[in-house]
Amino acid sequence: MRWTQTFIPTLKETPADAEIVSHQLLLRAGLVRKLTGGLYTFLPMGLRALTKVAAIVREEMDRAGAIEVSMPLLQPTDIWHASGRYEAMRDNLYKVKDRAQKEWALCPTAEEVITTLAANEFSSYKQFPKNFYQVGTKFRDEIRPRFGLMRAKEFLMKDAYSFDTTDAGAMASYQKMYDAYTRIFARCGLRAFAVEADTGIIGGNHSHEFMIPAETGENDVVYCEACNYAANIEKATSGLPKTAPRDPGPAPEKFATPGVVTIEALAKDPYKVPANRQIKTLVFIADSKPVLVLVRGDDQLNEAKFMAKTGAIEARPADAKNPADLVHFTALGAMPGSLGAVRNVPAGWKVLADERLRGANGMTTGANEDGFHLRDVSMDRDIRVTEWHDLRTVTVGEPCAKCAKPLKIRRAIEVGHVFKLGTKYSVPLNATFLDEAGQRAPLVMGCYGIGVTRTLQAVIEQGNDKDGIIWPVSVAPYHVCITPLAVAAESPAMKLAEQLYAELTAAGLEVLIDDRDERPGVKFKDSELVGFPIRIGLGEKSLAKGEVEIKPRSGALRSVKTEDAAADVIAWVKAEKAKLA
RNA sequence: CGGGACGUGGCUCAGCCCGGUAGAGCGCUUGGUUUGGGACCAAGAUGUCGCAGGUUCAAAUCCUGUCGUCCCGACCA
Repeated sequence: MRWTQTFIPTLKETPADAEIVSHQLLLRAGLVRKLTGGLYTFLPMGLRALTKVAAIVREEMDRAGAIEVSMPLLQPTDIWHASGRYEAMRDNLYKVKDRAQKEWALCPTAEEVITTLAANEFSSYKQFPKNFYQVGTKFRDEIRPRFGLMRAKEFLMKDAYSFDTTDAGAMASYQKMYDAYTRIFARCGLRAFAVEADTGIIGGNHSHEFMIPAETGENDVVYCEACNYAANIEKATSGLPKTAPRDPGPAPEKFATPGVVTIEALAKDPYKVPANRQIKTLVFIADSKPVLVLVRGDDQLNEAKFMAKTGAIEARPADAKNPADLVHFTALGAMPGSLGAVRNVPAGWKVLADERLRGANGMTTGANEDGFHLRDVSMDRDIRVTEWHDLRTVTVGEPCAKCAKPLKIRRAIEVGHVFKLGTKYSVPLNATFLDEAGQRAPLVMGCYGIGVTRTLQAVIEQGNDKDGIIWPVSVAPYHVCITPLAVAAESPAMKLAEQLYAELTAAGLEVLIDDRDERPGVKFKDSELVGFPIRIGLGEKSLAKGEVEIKPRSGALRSVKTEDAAADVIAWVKAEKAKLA
């Protein structure tokens, strides 16, 4: 390909509406252009790189025994009602109406569709295991699209769905995908790692996310360098001890705390109740019902854990400024800051408490009377806890639950997620089989996603310098950029460029000739901005010596005899590919 | 959905506070000089100042609304 015959609109200046480096480079290197927020047109270089990522994904899916299919992007909403996810997806699901006012969903994921297929097509245990995948567009009505391709309304995703007859079989399918994912990200040149994860709206009971470390990521990952424990902060636990017991007082004692509505204020003079001897009482509205949540004063409630443990579809903190919520505070008898679970808790309310409070005594909490707190509160004696759960958020430095070494926390980009689903979809959508005894049973499923567009941007986020993108050869739009400094057809540089192009292309390399009539500086800058892994420079000075200049994007420039150039570059690309095999 | 910032040639931005003839750099066109790291000189083209109202003799500038973009948050009592 010639530069003048394709379309690579590079930008000298950084676009104002791109915040993170990978987003800036997507635009500057002419890979994509924004149509509107969260929607992007892929230009030739971007599309080529995206196609490379997708090809790696397909090769590894095929190698792992998955079968490629293609499902409709337009889905009938009745299967979403059947699975119970129509409500659970809430506004994330794009809905469209046809001429008859029938409602359809734009595919955000395809568990319902593939499970419907399985329900119709399978009947015997002899047909399993099966794993179907597709690489296709997904639509999600994101609350806030951001960072270019990282969180878009429309994106390319690989989704796979496994069907097994037993739990052990499903675990084996899960492990195959886990291993395939590890290979996929390695082949894309990414330093990815797997972490234990919350299953969220997809469901199931076991899952891992594949993360790329990056300060610009939207996830916090808790990890232990000593024993390799790693988990999303939404799921992570630590080996922190329970609250130390004290001599229990005879009974809770009320004391006046006028104007004290924060943990911090109660910890100061004249009260001096340390945060770790306080009980923080939160009111949440979970699926329209009020719930009291208790965590220690120095702990933070982890809302993802709260959602997971309660199974709530929607939950939010109650807001005293919201008239509809105010009744709940009125029922308790106090406003935020003076809340507690010792007295006045309405009979029907659930009271969830964090495990760290189990058995705690000598605690201080709100009296459910504005301006008063209670001291000498015992969890067991004084509070009716309906459910105990791990509800707190792990913080940096806490001891690892496995090996007691201090935990660390880092930001990361989630590029893949594997789930063991169990029968969450097969039961409601009636995907069953007959076992060897002729008994009907639901299929055991797993599902596995990779954000292909997000992975592409993660490659850029991880591979760049001040001059532009540094592609791994496996994902680069072209392997080689040939840069003749004279472009007239009869010039020696151009003739040599064409000769090298023919030789490299014949060897299977993907080559771009920068045939633009531009000054050398412009061409060098652009080739580095777009990030081709290796460049061959053809200028008068070196040609006069019978040499060409070879410049790997992230290596030193070297001069090579003209007749050796093709072999040199072919060997270099082959070696780079081998590193990513 | 809440908070914040911003919408001025293709791009990056100034001008706005203090109302009075719309600017710069880059890019683009033409000519010339250049030609190994984003050239130089000259001449040019390109703007409903996001949109709609309002105030005013007069609005890019002040006011209101609206649309769009970006950032933070969706949470702790």
